[in-house]
Amino acid sequence: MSKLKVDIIAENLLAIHPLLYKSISKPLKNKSSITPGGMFVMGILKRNGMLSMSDIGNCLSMPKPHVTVIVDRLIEEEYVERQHDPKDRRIVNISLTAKGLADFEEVKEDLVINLKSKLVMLSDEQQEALSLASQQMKEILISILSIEKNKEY
Amino acid sequence: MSKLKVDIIAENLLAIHPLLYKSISKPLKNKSSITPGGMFVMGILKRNGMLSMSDIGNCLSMPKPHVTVIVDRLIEEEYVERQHDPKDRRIVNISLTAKGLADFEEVKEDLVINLKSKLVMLSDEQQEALSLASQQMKEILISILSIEKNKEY
DNA sequence: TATAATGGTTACAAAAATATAACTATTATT
DNA sequence: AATAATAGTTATATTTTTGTAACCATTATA
Repeated sequence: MSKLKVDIIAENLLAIHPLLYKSISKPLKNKSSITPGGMFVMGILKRNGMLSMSDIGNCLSMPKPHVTVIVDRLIEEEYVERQHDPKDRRIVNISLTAKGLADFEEVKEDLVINLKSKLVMLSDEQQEALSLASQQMKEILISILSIEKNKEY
Repeated sequence: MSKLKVDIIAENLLAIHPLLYKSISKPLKNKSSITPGGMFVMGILKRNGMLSMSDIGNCLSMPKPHVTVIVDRLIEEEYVERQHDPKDRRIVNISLTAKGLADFEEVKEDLVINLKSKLVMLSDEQQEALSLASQQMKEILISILSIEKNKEY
């Protein structure tokens, strides 16, 4: 791989990161009681279905006590629920509730509304390009970044 | 614009956000004394050159007192410097120092090294696709998300 | 010149993220 | 059966982020 290519990718990711932080994490708090961390947890639960506490920590690189705190809050608000794994009773599996899914979708809708007001500035071609580029980035990033169960927390 | 397209974009951004958070913000702290906020500030300073305190706050949707705190820390570590605007002495302009630029690049290098170890799992075509997709995403997101001086902080 | 507006800082408080150590319960290993 | 390893929680402390109100200095306005 050329040094140039990976450098370009790194620079792009570094530039994209604060933009997403600004347009996703920040507006989120004004509209709901879900914290960014809680949103991350709900997001991976939506994409992956039921996950253990450790899985969540590994997916998001969060220390386990932090996962506990976040999940505790999500449970208080009835966004997720705990289920002991019948095969290994040490494991606690977390899954989205119907309410959690609904409110997650609602937050996503807010993002959609916000995005819509910005996307009108783009041509049809640019919108299509953003759609395709984000799709590709998502798929590739998920494939290389999301599954990492080797780290210890 | 079709509802479908903006929905896809929103979902992709929501999925990409935690991945970047995990692979950029988190490893950052292990390697340097720069906080995520400080990294964001240095990033926009590198891309935009000299910026006023308010500009920084607007670019990153940060309240001004928070910008002051972050810039104070960056100044302590000699990563940025203050300069009073001679035309309007209320304005304080912030710019990267040579040390700041060097350490920012070093953090970026860490990301590059980390990315490299992941990218080997991808085919040449996929690497090229990620490079192009991230470039497109960066440019489009910057064009629609980055300049927003209307908000009050 | 008096007043308002702007850019920024200071002081303070609260929420969230992060990290570590000690602990319980359960399962695996010897 | 005793011990070690694993999954998760509890407790605690620190750092970072976020928000608000009061304030100073400078510039613009009336």
